[in-house]
Amino acid sequence: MTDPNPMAMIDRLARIAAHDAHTAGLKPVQWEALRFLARANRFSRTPGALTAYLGATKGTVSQTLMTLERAGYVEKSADDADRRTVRLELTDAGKDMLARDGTERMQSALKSIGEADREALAAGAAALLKARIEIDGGRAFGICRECRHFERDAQGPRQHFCRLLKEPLNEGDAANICVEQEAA
Amino acid sequence: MTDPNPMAMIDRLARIAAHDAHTAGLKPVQWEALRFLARANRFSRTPGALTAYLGATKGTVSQTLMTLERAGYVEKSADDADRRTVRLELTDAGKDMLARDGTERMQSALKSIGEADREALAAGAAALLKARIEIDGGRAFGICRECRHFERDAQGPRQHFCRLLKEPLNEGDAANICVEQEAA
DNA sequence: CTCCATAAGTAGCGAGTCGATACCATCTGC
DNA sequence: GCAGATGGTATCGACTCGCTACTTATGGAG
Repeated sequence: MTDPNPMAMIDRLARIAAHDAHTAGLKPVQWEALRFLARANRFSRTPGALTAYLGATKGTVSQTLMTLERAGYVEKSADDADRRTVRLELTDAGKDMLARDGTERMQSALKSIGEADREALAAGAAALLKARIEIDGGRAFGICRECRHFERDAQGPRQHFCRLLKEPLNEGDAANICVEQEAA
Repeated sequence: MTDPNPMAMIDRLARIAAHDAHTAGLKPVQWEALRFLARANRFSRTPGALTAYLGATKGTVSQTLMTLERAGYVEKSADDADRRTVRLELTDAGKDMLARDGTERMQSALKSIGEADREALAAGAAALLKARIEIDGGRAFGICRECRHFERDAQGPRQHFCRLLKEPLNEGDAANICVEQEAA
């Protein structure tokens, strides 16, 4: 049963997930964009970061965001510091939508396999993803708190700090993923 | 680093693989179709089986196959027994193409993670895929040899037999995947 | 033996992906 | 203070993907 090449199974799983996504009313990329926006810290909620995360081209991401904005799931606003960059924010409708993302079947499948298999899958996938990102010289989008630029309690209890962006970070920021993240 | 939900990483890996596929000259589905045709036994090389494997709709698969046929990678022929079904075969050009499928980077990433992670990933992915297919009542597309309809050496040494389709099977058939496969 | 439900495929539509190219603003380094 | 890099958008063409509608073939029930 175990295929010699894990990628065949990964592709197949992703295909099934994509099918679920379609059924739930949006295209797969649109769901991924919504999920990214929900998990990314404020520095990373931009078209550029999303582009890096998805590994797509700027044009495609721009289109996708236009669609999501028209549908009322995402709001754009200008950045004060750099007027080229666009800030993205999930609307309430977008958050509601995310709660109905149609992943129930996959979640129950995940629940039904044992803790051991689930752990193994997560560890293996993490390792492969990390290795591949390293080969590409891409960005890992790891958790802010685990970054080498992260300075815990720099400005008081739970007042952390990003040495790279020179910005204060609260607990929420620290738990989110970030474009700039580099493993400690 | 390890995400609480493995599906996020699986989706991301699949997205990277899809990007590779694009770069290599065909669309992701087209590569998957080619790979399927290379691995499927003769009973399973039909549009219908491919549809079940991909989890897509008949229409989409029909289009994909038309594209591949126009490009000269796949040949269609009529089935004598059931004149509704179309038999699919990879052409030599199709096989050549498969050898240049652009998975090198992913393969080296796979190689660079340890044997342990690779095993873990394969085992976990297999378990999840199996669980999900069970929930959906779908088809596993397992290896012929591991099927409950498979009868080893039924008609002499290495002359196996499929009790479901009532057809003889050679060693090659037995190693391929099959639409009808059900775990022993 | 005929009727008809079912199965295998195809045809065409609409929304959207995706890569590519071209383009416009705005920053930043020298 | 200007050249080049950076962040986004616009548009195009080929294709995916779900959908509905259709055709042809099969096989079971009366």
